[in-house]
Amino acid sequence: MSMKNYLTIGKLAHASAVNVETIRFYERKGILKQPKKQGAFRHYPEEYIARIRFIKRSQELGFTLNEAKGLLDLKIKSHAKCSDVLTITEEKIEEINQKIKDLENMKKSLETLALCCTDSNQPLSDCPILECFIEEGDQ
Amino acid sequence: MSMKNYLTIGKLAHASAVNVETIRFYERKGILKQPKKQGAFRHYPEEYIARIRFIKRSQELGFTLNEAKGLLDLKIKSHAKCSDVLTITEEKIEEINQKIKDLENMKKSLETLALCCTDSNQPLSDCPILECFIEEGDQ
DNA sequence: CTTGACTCCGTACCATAGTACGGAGTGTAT
DNA sequence: ATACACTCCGTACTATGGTACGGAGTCAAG
Repeated sequence: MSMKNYLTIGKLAHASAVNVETIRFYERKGILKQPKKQGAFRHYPEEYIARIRFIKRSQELGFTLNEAKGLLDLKIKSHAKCSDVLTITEEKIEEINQKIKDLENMKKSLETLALCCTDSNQPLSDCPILECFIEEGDQ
Repeated sequence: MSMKNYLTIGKLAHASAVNVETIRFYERKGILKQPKKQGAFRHYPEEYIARIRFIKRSQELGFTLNEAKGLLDLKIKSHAKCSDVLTITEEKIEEINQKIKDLENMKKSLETLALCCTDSNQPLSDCPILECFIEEGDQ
């Protein structure tokens, strides 16, 4: 057997830049598999660092924890094909496109609202901007 | 006194297209002011329909409930100036710009990942796409 | 062999935005 | 006058992604 460096939860947390509680949370949620214990304490092989970074990276890319788990499962143990991962990734790109569209609509609405307000010192009672919130612009 | 039409919570919920529980929730949170009661039941003047629509509209525009409350408070009772509302709106536009930027970064990363994967039938063990999740591309 | 740091576990709590439930009270229409 | 719908309230639960806490156990160094 190899002389792998095993990590305690604290070392793992530090190495992968998350909180100890976060790791325990991921295990409770089934996002991370509980490692074998040496005695009473969890002992993690070093690849757990990469797994946690993988999860964090997935989150940065807009995946939820459950989606990250799905990707990680594919990666670790699946006989899935590369195309499966590609499909998920492309779906995610589509979602992101939709989110961007939504945000751009919001932005346009807000800019229209901002334009409403021409004399910025008039009292609020005469301010048209808030009136614009009342249904106009719905879609 | 005017012959206003007062609404029960159920009618108000229906008229403003939210759940009864949502109205009670807003009142508990202080987002909506509790109306006077006639007997045991809440009786809402009709302007509450507009208030709830205002809140919903604000949410559509990317404001949180608390931000919506802030705007509603301004609208209802403040001596604030139009420019105050304009400032909040412009801050929100900036936030939206940032979110769009983030999403476009995510999208670019994912598209790069997707490009990684040239032969979509190779087994996952050889799939480069998942490897790309491992830190490369961080920022 | 004791102290201090770390780990164990369950549970509670945070924010956000609600939904669901159940027993009791009320209001109104027939 | 009684049935039925609606409302009351508090509390618990949903999802998402964690953080915090407290008492007990463990491990390693001095």
